[in-house]
Amino acid sequence: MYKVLIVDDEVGIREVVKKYCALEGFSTLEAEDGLEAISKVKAGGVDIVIMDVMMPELDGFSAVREIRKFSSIPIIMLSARTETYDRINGFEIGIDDYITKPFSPKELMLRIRAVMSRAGNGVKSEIFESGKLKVDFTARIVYVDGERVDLSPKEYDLLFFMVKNKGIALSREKLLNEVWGYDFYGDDRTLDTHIKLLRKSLGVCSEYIVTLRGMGYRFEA
Amino acid sequence: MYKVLIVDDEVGIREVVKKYCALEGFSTLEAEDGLEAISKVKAGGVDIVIMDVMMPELDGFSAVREIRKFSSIPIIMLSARTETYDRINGFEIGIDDYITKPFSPKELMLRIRAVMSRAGNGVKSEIFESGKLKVDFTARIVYVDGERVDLSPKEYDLLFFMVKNKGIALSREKLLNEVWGYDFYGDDRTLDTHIKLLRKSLGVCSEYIVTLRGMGYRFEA
DNA sequence: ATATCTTATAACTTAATTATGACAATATTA
DNA sequence: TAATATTGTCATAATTAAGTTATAAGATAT
Repeated sequence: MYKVLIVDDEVGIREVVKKYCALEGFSTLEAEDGLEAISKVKAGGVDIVIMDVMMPELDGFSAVREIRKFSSIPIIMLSARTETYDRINGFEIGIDDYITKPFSPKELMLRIRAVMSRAGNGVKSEIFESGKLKVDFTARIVYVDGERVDLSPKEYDLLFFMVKNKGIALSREKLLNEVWGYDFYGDDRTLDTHIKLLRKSLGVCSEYIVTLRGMGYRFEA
Repeated sequence: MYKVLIVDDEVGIREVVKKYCALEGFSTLEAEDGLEAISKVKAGGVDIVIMDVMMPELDGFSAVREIRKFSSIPIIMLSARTETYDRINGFEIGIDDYITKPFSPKELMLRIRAVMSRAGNGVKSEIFESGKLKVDFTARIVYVDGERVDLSPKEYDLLFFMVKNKGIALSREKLLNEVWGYDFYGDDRTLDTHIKLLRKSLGVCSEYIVTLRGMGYRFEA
C-alpha cells in the first residue's frame, strides 16, 4: 500500500491532506519540519513525500537537498509562491512536481497519482544488477544479497567507476586518476586500503573485485 | 568535447540544462524553436540534441522529423505530458530517449550519458583469437580452449608482446629488451624459465611458441 | 656416434607487490 | 563545538612472482 509522508508545520494542512489521502486509499505519515522528514524517509517505507517549502528548523528546499543525497523518492513541493525562481530552484534540486498554495486537494491527489505512475512506469533508474549485487546509480544505493549496504562516498565512487568499467583491466594509475583526480599524489597504499574497505562493505560480493598483480584491479560480474 | 544543443522556448529551462551541462564538462548551444534547431544541427558540430515538444514556430516532433531526414544525431525529448501517445509517437519518429517535465537535471544528465554511450562511445574490447587461443587485451584475460587461464604479470607481458609481434622471429635480446627493459642484465636462463612457465600455462596452445635455436622464439598462430 | 652447444626443467632463493591493522588527519553531522 | 564518520598514511604481514642455479634433455656438426 502506498505510504505518503506529509511534511508541513501547519497541522491544518496536514489534516486536510491526510483526509484526502485516506479517501484515495493511501496511508500517511507526518512530519513537522525538514529534519523530521529526513529521518522518516531514512527510516524507509515511504513512497512519496509532500513537502511544504516554508518550515521551521529546516526548510523544504534544504530538506530535499539532503534527501536527494541518499534517495530518489518522489517529492512534491507545496509552495506559497508562484515565482519562476522557486520552480527552477526546485527542479534543480530534484523535485518531481510542485503545487502552489492555496491548492485544491483534488488537484494534489491528481499530482500524486501522476508522479506515482511516472516513478513506476516512465522514469527508470539506471541500475546494474548481477548475482547478489545491485547498484542503483540514480539513487546511489547498493544492495548486497537484497540488503541495503551503506558505503562511504569514496567507496561509492570507487565501486561506481569499477562497475561502469566492468570487465576492463584498470591500472592503479587509471583508478587513482579517475576516482581521486589527476592532482592526487598520495600514498601508494591508499588505493589498496580503499579496495580493502570496499571489499569489506561488499561482503559476499567482494570477489567481484579481482586483483591483477602488477597491474591493478578488474571488476567482474 | 561534447556539444549539446538545447532546444526550448523557456529561457529558464535552457539556463538550468546549460548549467548542468557545464558541470558535466559539455559545451552547449541553444535554440528557441524547431526551425532554429534544424539549422543549428545542419550547421554541424552538435553531438546530441535535447528538445522540448511544445514550442512556437515548429514543435519538437516536427523538428525531429525534419532532422531525421538528414541526420541520425541522438535526440532526447522533453515532454510536459506523460501520456502513452507522446511516447509512442516519439520513438516512432526516431528519438533516442524522452523525459517528462518536471525533470531533475541529474536524471537528464544520466540520460545524456546513457544515450551517448549507446551511440557508440562504449568501450570495445581489443581481442586476439586464433585456434584455441583467445587473448582479451582489454580485460587482460587469456582463454585456452574456452577455459580461462591465469597468467602471472611477466607471463602476460611476454605473451602480449609475442602476440603483438606474431609471425616475427624475436631474438632473445629483443625479447629481454622489450619485455624486461633495456636495463635488465640478468641471468641467461631467465627468458627460458619464463618461456617454460608461459608454455605450461598455455597448455595445448604452448606449441604456438616456436623455439628458434640459436636465435630466439617466434609466436605462430 | 659423440662432443659440443643450446634450451628446458625443477628446485630454490630473493624480490616485489598487495593486504591488513592501527593510527592520525580531515571532514561531516548533530 | 562535540561527536562521529571518513579518508589518508604508515609499518608490517602475507602472498605471489621473479630470478638464479644446477642439471637434464635435446639439437647440431663433425
